[in-house]
Amino acid sequence: MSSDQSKPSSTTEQSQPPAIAAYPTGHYAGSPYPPPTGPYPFYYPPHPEANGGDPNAPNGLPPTAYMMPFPHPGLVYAYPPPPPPPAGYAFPPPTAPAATAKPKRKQVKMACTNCAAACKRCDEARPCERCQKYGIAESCVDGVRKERKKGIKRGPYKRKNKSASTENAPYSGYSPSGEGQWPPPGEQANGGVPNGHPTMPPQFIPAPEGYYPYYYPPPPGYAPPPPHDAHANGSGSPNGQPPPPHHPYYPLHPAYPPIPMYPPGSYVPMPGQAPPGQTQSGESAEGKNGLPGGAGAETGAGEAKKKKRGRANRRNVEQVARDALARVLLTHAPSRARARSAVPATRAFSVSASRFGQTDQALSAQLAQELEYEKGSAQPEDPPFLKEFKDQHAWEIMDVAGNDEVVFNRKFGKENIRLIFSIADIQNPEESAFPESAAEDSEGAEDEEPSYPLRVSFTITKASVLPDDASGALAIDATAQEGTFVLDNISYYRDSKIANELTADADWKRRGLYIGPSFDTLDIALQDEFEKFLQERGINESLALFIPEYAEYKEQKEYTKWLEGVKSFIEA
DNA sequence: TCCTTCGGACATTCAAATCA
DNA sequence: GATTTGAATGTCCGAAGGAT
Repeated sequence: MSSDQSKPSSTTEQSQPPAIAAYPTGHYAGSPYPPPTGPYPFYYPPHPEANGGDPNAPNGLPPTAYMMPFPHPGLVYAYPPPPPPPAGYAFPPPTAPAATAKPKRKQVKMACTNCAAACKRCDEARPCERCQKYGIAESCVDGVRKERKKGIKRGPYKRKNKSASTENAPYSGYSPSGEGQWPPPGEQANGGVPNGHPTMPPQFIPAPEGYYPYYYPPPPGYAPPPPHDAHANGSGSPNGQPPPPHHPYYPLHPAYPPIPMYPPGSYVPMPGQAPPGQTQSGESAEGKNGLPGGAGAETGAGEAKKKKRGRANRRNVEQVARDALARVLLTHAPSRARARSAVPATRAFSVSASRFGQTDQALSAQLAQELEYEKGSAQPEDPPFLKEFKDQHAWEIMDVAGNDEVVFNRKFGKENIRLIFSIADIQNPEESAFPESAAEDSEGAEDEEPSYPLRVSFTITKASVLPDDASGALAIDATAQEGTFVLDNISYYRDSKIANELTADADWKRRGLYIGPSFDTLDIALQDEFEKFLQERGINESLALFIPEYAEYKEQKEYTKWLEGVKSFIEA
């Protein structure tokens, strides 16, 4: 289907005609409906408020009587056909459309996140009707369409056999949708006018082309992919190819990871552990579907259902997180829970019983081999870049072995500047701020070290003389990549404690506070001044270059330690 | 009866292939 | 450059089943 064919249909169907009073019965040869004035099909849509006002309710009230003007010739309303007219109707009933041509489903260009999560009908308005009905209007926002993958090789272009179609169908009146054609008068499915009835308008007959199943044998050595969330990529692969792995997409803001909300006083769960109020599968306490007080039902159906539910739950968590994160200060900038959440966790393991300890030796040997390799390529304890950085005595590095977060501190006048980043960003590089294509365009891009954005959170506080003389704090979210800091936003907190504390309690408090405008929406002159302000404090190019390098260095160290730890555990 | 879940059909988008 | 194709991606219908 071409875009030229699809676009007009969407625009014409989006504006529903207003409801008009039903025609009185008996005016049209006993039929409540007027005779058609143009080609079939024509449909009478249900009243918008049918089904109790929820257009999605499958078992709501039956549609009430609703009439509308006839569409222009060739237009199709996306509603079911009317009941067959009673006997005596002056015009023969439209056979082909009612029986074979299903009305085209109307679809909004972009459903809101709530409707998309619930797989329910949305509308163009924001908040949409459904969100208004469920009292979640404030979270009714457009979703973000995933960018289409580029550079995908297409198969051989199969030109349609024009001559064949014209031979078989001398009348080439294809329908506006391109999916069928209007046959010439006299060659219609209803057989034309066998008994003197007035000539019928042209009938819609589906085009001869269609989808023909074709089985592509798997290549030698092909193993079926691990269970996959088919719904996340539409309905699987129409071409029979194994669908690509689904990566969660967080469109809100690169600096705002999808971490769930925790009430004050609660603990922040570790990766893989269910947060308070949620099940292990990530079910939101707010209710399934992201609806307040939703009575979620654990159906306990098959594995496929569970997978599907997993996706829905993940969406719910993402939605909750988005709402929360629109206000969150990222003091724990690269949150461990968030970073790890992006790691695909689907891998097929056999759980069949075997002799205890059978694989220990092999695993231990593999670990030893990996450890040897890592130690061979390990940097010295104080590599030159680190030594050089330390010699400047500008920043104090607070690096605790075993933690994936690193803190840098420095004093600048009466200011205390703290910087936090996490090595988890290396393991889970997010989409680069610089598109892949741009990198590929430059010559020799393949030889360069892969660049990844590393999120960094700065907090600047001022020492107060009096305890209650709190001058507040600035919290800056930024991304370090390729020697620059890309600033996301600058928050201001009246209470510097709120900005500094790394507790769940403080985190909770921060979430209700205004995080400041997105940096790139600020006036250019203001942006310049902020950049100068940070440059003066040593937040500059050299720091932006050093942080990724240090992160890599630390990651290497931590990985080596991890290998040692796991190896000793296996061998114990 | 209402509501949620979710499989899968259907619609839309848009990059690649091909045509003119 | 325009047109066509078709895979990727998104929307949402409607059956099933749990909650009230």
